Parts: sequence; structure tokens; C-alpha cells
Amino acid sequence: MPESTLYPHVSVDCVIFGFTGEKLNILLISRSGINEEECYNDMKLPGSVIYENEDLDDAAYRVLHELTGIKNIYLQQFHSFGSPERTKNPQDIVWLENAIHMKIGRIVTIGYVALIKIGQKLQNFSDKYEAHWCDINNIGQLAFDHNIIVEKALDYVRLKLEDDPIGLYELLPKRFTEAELRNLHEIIFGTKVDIRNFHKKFLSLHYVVPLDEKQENVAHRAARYYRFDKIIYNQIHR
Amino acid sequence: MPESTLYPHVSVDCVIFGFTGEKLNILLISRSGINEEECYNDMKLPGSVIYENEDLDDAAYRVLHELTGIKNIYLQQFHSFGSPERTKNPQDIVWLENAIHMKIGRIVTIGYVALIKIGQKLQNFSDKYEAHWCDINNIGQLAFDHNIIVEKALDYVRLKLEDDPIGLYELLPKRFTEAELRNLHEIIFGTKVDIRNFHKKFLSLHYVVPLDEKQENVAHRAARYYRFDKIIYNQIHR
DNA sequence: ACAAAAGTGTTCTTGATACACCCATGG
DNA sequence: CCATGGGTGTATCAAGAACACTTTTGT
Repeated sequence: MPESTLYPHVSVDCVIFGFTGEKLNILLISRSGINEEECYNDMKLPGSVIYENEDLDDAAYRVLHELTGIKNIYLQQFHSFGSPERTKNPQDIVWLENAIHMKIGRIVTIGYVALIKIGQKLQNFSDKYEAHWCDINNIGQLAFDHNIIVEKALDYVRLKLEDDPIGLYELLPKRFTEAELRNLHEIIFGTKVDIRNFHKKFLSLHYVVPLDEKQENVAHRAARYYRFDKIIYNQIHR
Repeated sequence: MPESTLYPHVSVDCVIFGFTGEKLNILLISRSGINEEECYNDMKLPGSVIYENEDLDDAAYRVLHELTGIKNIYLQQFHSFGSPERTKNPQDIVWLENAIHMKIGRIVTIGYVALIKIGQKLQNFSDKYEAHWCDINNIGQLAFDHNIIVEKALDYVRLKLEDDPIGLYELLPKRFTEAELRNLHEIIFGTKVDIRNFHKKFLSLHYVVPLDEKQENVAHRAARYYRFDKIIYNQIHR
């Protein structure tokens, strides 16, 4: 893995999506510092300046791996942000120069989207970096232009998952119910779907295979669990 | 418009598509130089290192405007390329350092796609920069990683135009025949479409309005001309 | 028994596909 | 009169949309 000197002109930022079963979340990093004798405490996207001899995808992967410990991540570049205005806030500059111990001017950042399963293994890693899952509908003012990046990332995943739904199963746990998938659909595409029509389509997805397990201790009829079969999926999608 | 010092760490490259009525072309720039006492002559994408205080979109727009003289261009960022390998060819380095009169190390480039109408006005501008329309199926070895960029650009436009066909009308002349649109479809999506089914759909596109003009001096029944109505189009597409 | 979500079919509408002949024009 | 591409309709099929009741389980 590339470890050399930093290349402080280009960075990567990762918008990491996770699904709780109820809400769509993204992973944000707490940041605190002092600006003009005022303490502040806000959030930013996980990201990093790239190394001198490091490819962009590798840099995004490095950020993700360090933060979550996960390998084999669904990770896609989606847009680059290079407005000279994006580093105009002096607070951001001070913070960043502290973080990388370099004088920086302008930085162009390459945005990446990652889709992961929210799990418990992850939490340990996250705590070290003060990472928190935040509801996508309830995100405050972020550092730099990160609010814009998040918006664009959302647009991207919606469009992307529309013609390749594989990402939905990156967000769901290994075993999931039909209702969880339906709920995820509704949240991502912002639509109400008809239960019976959804069921019919669901049954026709041969890459979603039923398990012999059902929910337990739920105050209603227990739902069956299913799993996603990547091999069958790849056979179908050319 | 931003004119300051160059920022030789980030560039933009434009993949400019044009349609002759028969073939899909891209606009390439002739490049020549000497490398190890050998003359060479090859092609590259139009592009430029960005300026210190210039936004990415503005830089791409600047490249396009200087080259073609066109304003109001269909222009979209599609992907960024930052492999450390992309500037490994010493010939490319020498050429670029000559061109911008700066020492350069690594450069991350932001890829843009433009769709334009091949016209006569354009040619004057192009000649100055030694620009040439090249059939997309017949492109040799390009400078840097430009072959990879072109491939990715093609993937992008195909996907993009599939769910927003407005770009098709950026490629066609102001007045066009049904056959020209059909032909363009087939070339971009790589499919044969049924003439009668296409006709039925064509008639249902209210934003394609028939003109009272027909082809002249063709050795067969003259086809009607149509034009694209952007206003009607925008009314329909939310 | 009741609350809460699971599970399940039919009809209708719409869009996509398959398919073949006559027409207008220039040479 | 012939070669070339323009212009047109019908029947079938597949996918999506609308719509309501019974089953299971815990409290």
C-alpha cells in the first residue's frame, strides 16, 4: 500500500451509507477545534488527502478501511468538487493544516460513495475516530462543502440503484425480510410501493433466496428471512 | 473569467462528441514533438491545467469555448482520473512541461463530456488548434490515459442519454429527419431498432415538432424535417 | 379478543415487440 | 422503369398499477 509523502492538492471524501432498517444514515466524523478564541464542534465526511503515489480509488479504500475495518466494500467514485470557494472558511483551513501538518492552498476533492451493512464490528473502529451514524434527514452544517457533497451523493445512489439494485443488498444485513427490502426501496426512491405488487416482483427475483428461518419474539406474525445470492445475480445481469 | 497563475496539479479533459449523420465522432487535438531524437505525431483530448482560482466546470467551459467558439454547451463532468501511472510516459511529461512552462509531477484530471452539433463555424476555430473530428471506432493510441478516458466517456453518455434523451438533440442539427434520429439511436445504444415501432414512438414525442420543409435533391422520396422544442421538453420532464 | 404486520390473485392499462407493403423521387 | 429510402397499422405479449381480505403471533 502506498505510503510516501502527502500530495496536498487532491483529497478523497467518502459518503458512507448505512441502513438501520428504519432510516438511511451516513457516517460522519466529529471535529473540534478553536477558531478566534471560540470553541466549535461539528461534523465532517471521512476523507483524506491522497499520497504522492496513490491512486484515487486506493485512497478512498484506505479511508474506508481505516475507519471501518471492512474489506470488499461497495465503493464508487461519483463526482469531483473543485470550487475555489470550498476552502474559503478559515476555520476549515486551520483545522486541515493542523491535521496534515502542511501548508495548504486549494484542494480539489474526489467524492466517493460507499454502501455498507451497519454492524457491531464496525463500532469499535468508529469510536477511535469519533465516527457517528447520522440520519440523512437530520444533518447539520458540515465542514467545507460537505453538505453539497452529501446531496450529490444521494442523487447518485438513487440513480445508480435504479438500474443496478445490487447496492440495496450491500445495505441490508445478510438475512433480511421482504418488508425490510420494501422499506429500503421506499426510503431510497422516495415512493410508496404497493405491498402486493412488490411481493409479486420480489418472488420473481431468483437471486433473493428464502431461508428456513423466521423472525422471533415479534408481536405479530413472524416474517420469513431471505438472503441475497450474488452468484445468481451475476449470472442474470449479463 | 479567472486569469491568474496555473494550478498544475489538476486538469480538465473534454471528450467532445459530434454526429456526422453517419458516425459518432470526437474532437481530438494533434500533438507533435521530439522524444529521444525521434519525432512523433499523435492525438490528445482537448484539455487544460486549471487556474489557481478557477472552478472545475469553468475550466472545462473555457477549454470548450476557446476551441469551438460555442457558448451554451451541453457539458457534464463524468469521472476523474488520478492514477500515478497516467503521467508515466516521459514523452507526455516533456510535452506538457513545454506547453505550460512549469515543472509538473503528478496530475489528476477531471473528465468532462460535451455534446455539440458539427457545424461549419466550428472549423475555423478548430484549425487554429489543429483539431480534428475522429470516428469513435477508429481512434489510435492517444496521449496520457486518454484512451481510457474516452471509453469511460462513452459508457457515461450511453447511460445518461438512456434516461434523459435531451442530449440526442444536442448532437443533431437544428433540423433533422426521423431517420437521422433513428440512426443516432442505433449508434449510441448499439442496437437495431424496428423502423415502424420507432416511428410510432417518434410521433408520440410532442417535443419533436414537424416543419414544412423536406429534403431536396435526394435520390428517393424526400423526408420531412423536424426540430426539437426545448420548452415543450422541459414542461414534460418535470 | 384485539392489535399489528404477514401473506396472497385478479383485472386493467400501458408500453414493447414482431411483422410487410405501397409511395415518392432522381437517375 | 428501376433503385433507394420514406411512410404507414395491427396483433400479441410483458410489465406495471389498482385494489381487500385472511392468517399468524404476542399481549
